[in-house]
Amino acid sequence: MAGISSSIVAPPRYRRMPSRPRSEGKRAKIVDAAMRHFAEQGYHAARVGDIALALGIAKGSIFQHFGSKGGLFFEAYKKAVRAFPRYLDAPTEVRETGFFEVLRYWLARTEHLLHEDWIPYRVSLLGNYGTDLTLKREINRFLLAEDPYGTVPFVRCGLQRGELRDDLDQEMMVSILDWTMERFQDALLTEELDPGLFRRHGNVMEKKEARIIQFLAMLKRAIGAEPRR
Amino acid sequence: MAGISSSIVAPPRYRRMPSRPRSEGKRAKIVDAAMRHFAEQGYHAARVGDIALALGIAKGSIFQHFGSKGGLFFEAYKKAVRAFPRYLDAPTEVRETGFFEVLRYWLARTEHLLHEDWIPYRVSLLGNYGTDLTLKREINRFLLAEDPYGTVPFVRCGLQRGELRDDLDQEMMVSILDWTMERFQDALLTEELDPGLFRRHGNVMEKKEARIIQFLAMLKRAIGAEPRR
DNA sequence: AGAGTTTCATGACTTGAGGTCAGGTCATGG
DNA sequence: CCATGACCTGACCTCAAGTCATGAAACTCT
Repeated sequence: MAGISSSIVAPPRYRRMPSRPRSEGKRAKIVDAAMRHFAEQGYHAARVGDIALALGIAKGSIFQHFGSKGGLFFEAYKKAVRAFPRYLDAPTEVRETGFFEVLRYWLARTEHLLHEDWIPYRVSLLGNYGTDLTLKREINRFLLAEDPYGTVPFVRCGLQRGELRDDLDQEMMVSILDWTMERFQDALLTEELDPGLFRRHGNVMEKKEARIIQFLAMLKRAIGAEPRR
Repeated sequence: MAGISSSIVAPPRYRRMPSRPRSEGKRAKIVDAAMRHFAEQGYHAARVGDIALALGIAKGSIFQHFGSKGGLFFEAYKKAVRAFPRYLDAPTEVRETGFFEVLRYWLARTEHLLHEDWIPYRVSLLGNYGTDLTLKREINRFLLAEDPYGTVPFVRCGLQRGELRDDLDQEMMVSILDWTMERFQDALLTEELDPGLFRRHGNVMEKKEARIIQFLAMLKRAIGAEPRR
């Protein structure tokens, strides 16, 4: 990366260009192409030059718009993540069956969503694990500010319905939910990140459904309200 | 990175050199220097040339030993992770007070361990979040094969003592424990990865102890055996 | 001990990707 | 019709990963 280099941890600026009037469409096209390239090649293997080539524009143009490869990726990441559904986007009839049923609904669907549109998923995976800590920091700031999966309102909703414990900090529950759901989904979906859950003993697919049930049961005990007796 | 380049996801080999007799000491020295450099600069900002310079050897020598920057980092990562204590390394008197007390013991200690020896921690952080997916895959394979924190025997021990539910798959509990402990420790320790747990509402330090207690209580409900009534 | 063989070290060199910039183009408005 | 400035361009620069021919050092075998 460019610039100031070594002050212990180099802090490159992902400079935000002021959005000029006529270039919005072009920016969007670049970001789309970038998403495809990053998804297919990975962050490092993707070449800015290739992206420009594929679009029939000059490489310099991309840098003019996004400042750096990292800046371009950050935009692609944001777009990818914003394309995902939020928890409370589940159909009403599912939502009415309760907090944990919503979770089950999305877990059962992740695979389907992935095959339908794998590019955003792959890009978000890169953002979570495959770039560098400086970018990751920026990404976490973004996730915190935007809550793109709507975890906070989802948890708030669960609290209001009395389905979640009221003796835990809301942030704690949000964090736990974010962490475990993310990792569980990654384990369900990816080969790179599978931390053993589906491979430790070689049983790959057949137990998936059972795992989801177990996982949800655990989560329910962890943060669910005590059932009345 | 070198080589074959683009088949959807480039699969570079982190070739393992057969360990030659007389070079072991040198390899170790290189790995140590690499750990320092990676920890201080990050994966990308660290220069193989600098590492060589710091050691007073030629850059080519490093490539002869480790094949690539990625290969070198992988060795550094393994060394870093192997330097961490295993769950069951807790003092006997702590171990005797039970499974969840061991967890509390280590959580209360992480900060201290970090300040005492931050380099391995930083390198492991890079391996978990800051390189690329190809390397991450290799890393996960390693973690799975070596179980460097000793989570598997720790959980087995907890099961034998009847402190953990016996109706859950052992692998499931191991995975949950690995995931949540890792993220929780990262949240406790790092600024880059802070997923909001300690910042969402601005309270930074004072609640840390309380968080640990809450976290453990949650974990206990999730995977702990039902208390007898 | 000395020739032959293997192992290891070296640093100049190649490659190739990110990033820059002086200049050109084109749309707009006066 | 010219002035302005946003936008585009691609040759060029920088710099770090990775290569390799060369040679020294260590080891082996007769």
